Amino acid sequence: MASAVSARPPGRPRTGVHAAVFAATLSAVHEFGYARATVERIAAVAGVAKTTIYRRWPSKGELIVDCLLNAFGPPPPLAGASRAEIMSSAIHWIAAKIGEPGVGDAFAGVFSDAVSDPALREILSARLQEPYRLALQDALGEPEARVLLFTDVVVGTLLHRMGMTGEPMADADVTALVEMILPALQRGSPPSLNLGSERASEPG
Amino acid sequence: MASAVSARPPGRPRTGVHAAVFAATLSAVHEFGYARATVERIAAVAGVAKTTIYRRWPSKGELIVDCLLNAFGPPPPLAGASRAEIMSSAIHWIAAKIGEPGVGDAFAGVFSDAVSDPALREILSARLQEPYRLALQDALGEPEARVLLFTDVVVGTLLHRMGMTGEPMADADVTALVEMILPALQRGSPPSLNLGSERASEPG
DNA sequence: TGGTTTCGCTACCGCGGGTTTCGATACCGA
DNA sequence: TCGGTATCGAAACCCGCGGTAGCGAAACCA
Repeated sequence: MASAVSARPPGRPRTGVHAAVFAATLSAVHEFGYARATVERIAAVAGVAKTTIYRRWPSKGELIVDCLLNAFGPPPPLAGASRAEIMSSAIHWIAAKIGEPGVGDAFAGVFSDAVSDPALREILSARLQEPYRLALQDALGEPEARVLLFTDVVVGTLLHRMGMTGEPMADADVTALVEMILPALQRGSPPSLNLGSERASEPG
Repeated sequence: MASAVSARPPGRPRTGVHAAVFAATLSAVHEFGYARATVERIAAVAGVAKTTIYRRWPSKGELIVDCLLNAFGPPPPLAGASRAEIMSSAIHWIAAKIGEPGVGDAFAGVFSDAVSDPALREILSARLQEPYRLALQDALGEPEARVLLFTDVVVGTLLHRMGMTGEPMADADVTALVEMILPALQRGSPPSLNLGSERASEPG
């Protein structure tokens, strides 16, 4: 009916700026640290005015969350022959992501901001943590409470190490962390108790 | 020789204010959250001027660290018939401390500040973490690297839970965390390998 | 060329960490 | 009772940062 429904809207088109700002955010956080990674500095690194950033993101916290979402990407396939392999690959995956330059600092920084900011905490939980948590619940056939505990252990450990030493956790320690968690996964809920999941794993 | 070596110095004596400020700090953090627990607010709750606080502590971060040191107290005896019992009681002890009103928020807050502040990170590590780490190393006869990993896992998990939910970890989850860590402690370094510790534990 | 929208720039506000100044106050010794 | 000394509280202040408002310039379309 309406011939020009999807025509370009009038006026000056918005410049594609998300990618540059995301890269600038990680770069600034990596170079200056989270506290000194001012929105003004991020804008400068991105070659953009501060007001342009605030036209797209309502607050620094939401900018960081969006940036982390972009850095993490969608939940990975979570393929694996066994639940142990799924869990192991998931831990190594998140450890590698947090180890990328700027990502761990940004994660720890926004996490700490969220401690005193319930609204930001809600955003962080809903947009950043929940998708991965649901994917993990589905892949493992574990109840929410247990996946939440595993998440606390894995992410908390990685961020604590990052926060105390300033550097991401070494591979050897990540492996030690995996070996600490896997037995608990095996001991916890036997695979035969997968009720409600369409992916009935092998009982043997 | 000098008769009045320890005589009171001249001038108006300093008012004993540490206890009141520590209590006011935890109270303010508990009531307003870490970000809104302004030094001015803490001073007001303590019934003290802001300048008085800055005469005793050089920065908000050091005030918080001192306050946490006061709240934690010296490392507990760490008594226990076995290494498993020592580790278990240590985990429950730190979980209970972090669960006290204001303590967990203050800990998470100063930890997050430390992410971008190497000087504060150094203070946090040297004054708050190292004493307990050394006590644990001695009591368990474990090498530093392993105790550091255990610390990351335990404290990181507790703070992550606190940061994401706003409330301390429930006892049931603390117990689950203990049961996740104890087997790793047993599997790790056999007790007979206690070299260099004057507390040679029973080899059987 | 005019209409529309976004851009960059600058100025601005509020707030919090931290400093400075100054008069008031509490102690001591004479 | 009177200095000397050191601390206290109150207020003003500086600075940086998150966030907003206003405005002219730029980029697109018709």
